[in-house]
Amino acid sequence: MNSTQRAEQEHDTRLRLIEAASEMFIEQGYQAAKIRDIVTRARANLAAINYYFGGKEGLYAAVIQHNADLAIADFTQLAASVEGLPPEARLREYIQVFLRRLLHDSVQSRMSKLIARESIEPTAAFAVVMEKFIFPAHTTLSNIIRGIVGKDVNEETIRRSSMSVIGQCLYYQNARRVVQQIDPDFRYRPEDIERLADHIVSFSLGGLRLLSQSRKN
Amino acid sequence: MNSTQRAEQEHDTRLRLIEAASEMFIEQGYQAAKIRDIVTRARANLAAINYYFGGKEGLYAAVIQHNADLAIADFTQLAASVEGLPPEARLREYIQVFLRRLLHDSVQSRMSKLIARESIEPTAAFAVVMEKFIFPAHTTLSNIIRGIVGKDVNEETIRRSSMSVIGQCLYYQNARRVVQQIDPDFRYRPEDIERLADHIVSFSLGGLRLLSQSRKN
DNA sequence: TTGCAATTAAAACAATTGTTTTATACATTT
DNA sequence: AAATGTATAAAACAATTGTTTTAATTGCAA
Repeated sequence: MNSTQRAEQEHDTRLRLIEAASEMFIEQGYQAAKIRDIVTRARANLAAINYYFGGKEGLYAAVIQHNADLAIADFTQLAASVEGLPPEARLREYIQVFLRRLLHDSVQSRMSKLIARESIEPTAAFAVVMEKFIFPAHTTLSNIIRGIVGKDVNEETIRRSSMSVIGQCLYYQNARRVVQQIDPDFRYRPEDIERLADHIVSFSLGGLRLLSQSRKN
Repeated sequence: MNSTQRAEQEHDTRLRLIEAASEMFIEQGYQAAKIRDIVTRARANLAAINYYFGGKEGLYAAVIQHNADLAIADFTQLAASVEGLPPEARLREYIQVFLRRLLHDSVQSRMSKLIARESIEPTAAFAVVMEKFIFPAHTTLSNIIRGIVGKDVNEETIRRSSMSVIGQCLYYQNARRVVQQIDPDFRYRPEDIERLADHIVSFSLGGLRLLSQSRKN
């Protein structure tokens, strides 16, 4: 085995552990996820967690770090994809892509679920997520919204509108069970998500137009 | 001690346990909340949990039941308070009262936090909450929205709009830490909540007006 | 008072769980 | 080939934690 193969092998179980732990932490939360279940799913030994991460907490930190890195890379694409479009089209594109990644099984979806848990019960890793992920996302959306409502709408209104858009989207992620009960036809299929995006875009554009008329600074 | 005093006393520690457990479950979740901490806070004995509730699970079920009962009573008032108002005023009143109870320390707030946890990680108690609490809340809001957009808007649009309104509100509850970072000026004081309600009302009315123009069935 | 039932208290139990230790295998280097 | 360092495996540990048991206490009734 040469050195590069060695390096791959070296990080192989480490990565398997992070992957397995990600799913367990997302499904069950930090406390409920048991390291014995994690190592079983990762086909690794119990001591590997201490060996690679120093303990369960270190493993969780690595899970956050890993998924945040992936999500940031993913998000950068999203920010780039809305460049050069007219204001309202940028909002449409942003919402569509955001919803698709949020509600499908993707790196965004996993990160969103971790954030949902962190929001309710923050750990030490939350600050990192906040700075590297949530804050840029809100900034991008705020810029889009400013392009729609115009420069003379005050910042507070823009911040609130940004949260109104995000809030509508996140509801379908955070309250998945509720949505499934209230609207059984909505099954989180691609076509469902497209229709939902259309609604949120229309609803939000309506809100923004009203605000840009009445709430000038 | 007569029989009524006895009955009160009988349920006294039981109630103290439920109260203490409510806060612990809300703060830390089911797994992380330890029954030894709960009985300490309730000034009761460890065995009391098994005696009154049969175990930790039974205690949790009682907590859900208790808070759901309180929240339902509270919500009934809200539903009644919007009666007899013109459509848009009903929406304004609904959002204002809903936000006030959601973001203040109240029975609604506690139930919302429990629901937030149940949404991410449902237990057996979720079905009860859903049927007795969430469903009626959505129905009431849908009726208000139907009054605004008119009868000839399809049901799907009304359902989605209802969720758009709720989603905007719940974001400030579920993502409290995020909100505090992005908008440090918003401190969940009564005056902050009033301003927020104004925004969500305007934003939503704008959305609804646009939908009622374009999306007739 | 005495007996009875309900409640509270204290201790013991048993299972779970994160951590640590010790041993083994494997590959690379000297 | 021997030595070294890395990775995996198995077992032991120690602390936590939900549950159960056994005793003591209290209020009420016979």
